[in-house]
Amino acid sequence: MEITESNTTESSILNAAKGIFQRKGMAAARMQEIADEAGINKSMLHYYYRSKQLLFEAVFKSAFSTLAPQLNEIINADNSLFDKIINFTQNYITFIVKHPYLPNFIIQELNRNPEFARKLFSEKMPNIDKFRKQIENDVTNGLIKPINAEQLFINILALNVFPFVGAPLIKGFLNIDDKDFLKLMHERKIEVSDFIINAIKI
Amino acid sequence: MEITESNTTESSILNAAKGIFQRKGMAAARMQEIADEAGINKSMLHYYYRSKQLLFEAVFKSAFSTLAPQLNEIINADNSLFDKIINFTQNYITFIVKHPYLPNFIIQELNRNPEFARKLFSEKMPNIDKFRKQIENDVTNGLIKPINAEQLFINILALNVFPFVGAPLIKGFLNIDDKDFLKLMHERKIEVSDFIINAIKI
DNA sequence: ATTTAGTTCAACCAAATGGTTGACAAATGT
DNA sequence: ACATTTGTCAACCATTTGGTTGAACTAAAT
Repeated sequence: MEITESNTTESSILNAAKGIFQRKGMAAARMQEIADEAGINKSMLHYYYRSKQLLFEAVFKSAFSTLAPQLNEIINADNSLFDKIINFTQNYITFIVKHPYLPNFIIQELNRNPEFARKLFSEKMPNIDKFRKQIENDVTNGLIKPINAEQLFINILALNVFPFVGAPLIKGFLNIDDKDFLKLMHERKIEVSDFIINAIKI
Repeated sequence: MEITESNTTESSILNAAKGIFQRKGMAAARMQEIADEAGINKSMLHYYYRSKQLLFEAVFKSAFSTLAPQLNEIINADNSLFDKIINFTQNYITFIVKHPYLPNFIIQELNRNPEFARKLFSEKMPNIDKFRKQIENDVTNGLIKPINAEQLFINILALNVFPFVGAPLIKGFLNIDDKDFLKLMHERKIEVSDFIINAIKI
């Protein structure tokens, strides 16, 4: 196997699979459709990835290993709480605007397959002790109102992740089109961190 | 057709379909599995609902018409903003704890089928003018900090809806089991409204 | 008692779908 | 040059899956 510029067929399969799986989910995705989008024969999918399940797992792991480190920033970065919130919000929204199907895809498949979810997290268990200590310290030092670290973590995640996962719901209720939605998301890069900081600062 | 206690077969089909569709989604759901769960022959599904698509739509509409009015409370209820936030948070979380698959199901299928989503909302278009006026008034009267009505609506939705949609992600990152998760959700009935009110009150 | 309409199911069916095979071409090593 | 490995595809295959059919059974209506 040449390491030069990794097999072009294999990578075009993976790219096509990413597109289809992330838009349609495992169950609704069709191997033929992936082959068509990759511009190759269906046999090639099996030649490189053996089965639909394995191809799916390759796509899922790639997606998850892209998203997880971003969320880990909240609990593991070294900066102050407010900087952490400001940076995460800015970075995450910027990133997801470019990959709008990612969070929904991951959440969807984790919901469908709790086994897989548990296995995934047991391999490399995140640890929020550091984050919890930081919150407790800031509370003790009178920097922020008393709040549970878990609840704050959920709130940060919710305010940043939900708008993309629930996009159709939001577009429907606010009766806005894609362009206006995107504008709202750009505003949220500062809107959300302001909101969180206002909620907890003394 | 007797109106007495609405056909027991038909309703047991609908109940089984709700369970399967909401847990697995349209694509992964199997007609045979629904029939098994309903304890009847597969032909009965088609006898009462013609096709998988129509059965799915019956389930989806039932789910959506349960959830939508709750969200409408935010934009249409008559009470003050703070009361609105307190009531909605309390009611919504209490309700969803009893129907944990609902929000994910609806969001999932809206994402998969943007056509359907657009049609759904064009039938009975929600209108946030009233809510927008309320926010603008409260801002003018110095009750709350300046904030865009759309952004506040998204934030309220996010903080309440996301934890259930993203449950596996949260359980994974916080490394907690179902029992602890449920405890966190119960705490959120007051936690979330406090958080929102703190974020916007002057 | 007989018709009629509604209900239920076992057995089928056609299409779709994930996966396999075998032949063949294109590199790659010797 | 030759042999071996690797890549590619058209044609198949087995199974699953949504959907149909026709016969039997029930219960009310005539």
